[in-house]
Amino acid sequence: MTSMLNAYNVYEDRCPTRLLLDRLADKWALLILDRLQEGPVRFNRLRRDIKGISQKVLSQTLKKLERDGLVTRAVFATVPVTVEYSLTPLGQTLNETVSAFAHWAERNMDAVLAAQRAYDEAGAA
Amino acid sequence: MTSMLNAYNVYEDRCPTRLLLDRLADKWALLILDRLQEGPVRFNRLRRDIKGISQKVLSQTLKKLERDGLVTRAVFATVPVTVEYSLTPLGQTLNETVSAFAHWAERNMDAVLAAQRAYDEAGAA
DNA sequence: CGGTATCCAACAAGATACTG
DNA sequence: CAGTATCTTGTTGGATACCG
Repeated sequence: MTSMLNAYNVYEDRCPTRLLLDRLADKWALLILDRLQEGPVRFNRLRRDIKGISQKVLSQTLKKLERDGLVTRAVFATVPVTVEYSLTPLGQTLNETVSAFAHWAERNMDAVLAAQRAYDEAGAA
Repeated sequence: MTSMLNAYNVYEDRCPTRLLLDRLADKWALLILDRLQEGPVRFNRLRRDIKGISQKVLSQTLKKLERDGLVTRAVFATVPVTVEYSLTPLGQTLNETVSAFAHWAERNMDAVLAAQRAYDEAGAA
């Protein structure tokens, strides 16, 4: 047999995977997921490490990732309170993909910059 | 030796990789790159296959991907004109990552939906 | 420390109409 | 077929201020 009825398809407009893809295909979400691969991290540590992220966006993104079951939030009753974020097992299944994305950008930046220059020069001619 | 000076770092605010990550971490860009893995595709075919994408967004996204050196645009002087988009060798190096993303969403949608329900129920309590 | 609430400017994107 | 141009709305995200 070829396969069962395919329930989900990202190419379909109304498929719920579209919403999920939209949430994950986000610069901040990817950086958070990538950073959490090294283990549990506190809120303000994430804020410092992911340079340029605002408190609001960090908070919002973490909440969405938590709702999607990718991230766990653990509260410790210290004074002042300590909050640690970690990847769930589900979240960890994205590790390789997330890393690949970030590393790709770093490794191929020069090639992309060269392509941009070539494109812009051709357009200017 | 451990490594050379790391020129690029996505965790840095001003790093050019941030701009690149922002462009690639996009639902439409990912779907386009994924669709192009099967070979050259014409404009309106992409438009039909990636359901819900507007002509404007498709055009804009393709132009950015072309400028970044990930996609090539080939024009054939038929009547009316035919335009084919393909992945460049650079663009093809992203194939696995892009596929992983889309497939992840499709494979784990049920788990995510379950997590969302659990989260929402807990919040309602 | 770890957030929330509010305001606001900027940008993205959908709809629509038109063109070589 | 393969776009561009324009308009208008909706959403994002930065800045700021405040709270348990």
